[in-house]
Amino acid sequence: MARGLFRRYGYTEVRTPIFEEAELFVRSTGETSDIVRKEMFFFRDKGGRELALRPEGTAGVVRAYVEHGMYKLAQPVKMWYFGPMFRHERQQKGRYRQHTQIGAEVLGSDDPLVDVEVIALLYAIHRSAGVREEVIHLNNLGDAETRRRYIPELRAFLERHRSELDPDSVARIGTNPLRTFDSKDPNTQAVLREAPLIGEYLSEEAAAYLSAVREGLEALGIPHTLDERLVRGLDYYTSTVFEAKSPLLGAQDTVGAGGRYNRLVEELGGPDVPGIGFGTGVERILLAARGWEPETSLDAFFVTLSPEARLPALRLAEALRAEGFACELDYAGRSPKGQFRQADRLGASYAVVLGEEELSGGFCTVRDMRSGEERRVPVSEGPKELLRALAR
RNA sequence: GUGGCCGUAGCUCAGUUGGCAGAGCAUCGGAUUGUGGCUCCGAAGGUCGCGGGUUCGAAUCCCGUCGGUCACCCCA
Repeated sequence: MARGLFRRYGYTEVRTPIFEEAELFVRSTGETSDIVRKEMFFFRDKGGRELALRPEGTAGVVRAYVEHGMYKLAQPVKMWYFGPMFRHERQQKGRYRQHTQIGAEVLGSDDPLVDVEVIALLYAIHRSAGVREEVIHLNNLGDAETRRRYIPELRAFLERHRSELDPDSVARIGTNPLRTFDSKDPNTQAVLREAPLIGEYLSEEAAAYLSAVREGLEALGIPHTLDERLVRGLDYYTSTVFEAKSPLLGAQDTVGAGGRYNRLVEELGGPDVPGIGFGTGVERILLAARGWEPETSLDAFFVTLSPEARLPALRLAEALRAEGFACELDYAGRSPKGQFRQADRLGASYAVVLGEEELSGGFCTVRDMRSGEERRVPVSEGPKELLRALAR
């Protein structure tokens, strides 16, 4: 499903290792991030190398980009991936120690329309998987100049209200004041309603970039909202950030999220190349997509009344399956009555009965499970007659 | 990493002051020698999460441990 979408958007699949040097994730995600501090599955191999199960997908893709010199290709390079991610943490609804992410990364362009495309792709994946009522929350964390002006203001504000904040938020004043916006503490939230917002401090370039992205989303009719309190827990984000939220999810309401990381390639040893990407959780998509049941329909259930009938029944079932019909047989040694019950339970359209009479007469009895009507269908020449009977 | 709740039959759960391990649903069979749904009758199914301890006796009390779940932190 997602594979087809990626093809249409021009992304090629990459497969990166499930575990890598721990240092890669520390450098990319940030030493102070919780992912690194407490959520990595960490281990040493026999040579003493420090490895970690990947907690997210971007770092591996960027490493591959640098390592394989993909910056020498025509830019941008558009890639996608699919696979398991690991976080060592207590689980709850919508959060697991191992989960599956679908992700995309675009490296080598800082065109705002790339941002729009990436968000549109995320939205399309969710739509086609059945996620409804989804809204894209959008923000811009600004460039270096923006932050140079904004962070001191925010920090000063938080200091003035230090006594009203929860302990976690107080601790962040020094390390990462932006993250105080993530607090769910009601008192902290109340204080932050008065806090200076980054929008007023955006540099001219950053502000223009943000409105270009918004115009693009507008043009595509993607429901979105500017959320100036949206910050992200990974340190590598710059400029555009976004989260796709669904009200159907509970405490973990983000289905997929991502943003720009214009400094990351260089930090991982490559040239100064901008990038953007998203990751989206398959398990959360399934939670947010309301039950679209596969509706298994069964065309025929074979009822065998004697052991001698089992092989002929199996042969007929195989022939019908080859023609595209869904067929089942009894493998539980049920009584005839039990086999009809099972046929009913499975929602079979027809029961095909094979017993002594049928075997010696060269026919089978086809029962319409809805009406109860029964007909004898000759099978001595093979399954052709039976096929016709079922296709009716 | 922090806190709450929960681990008993396939599923949902009862289980009294410690005294033979239960119900409903589901499964299988019978009532109907080869015919489903409804009804009735019956059968099968359990290391009571695991390991210690207390006791004549533990699903029940104590300690430990593992797992699940929800929330916090954080994140997909």
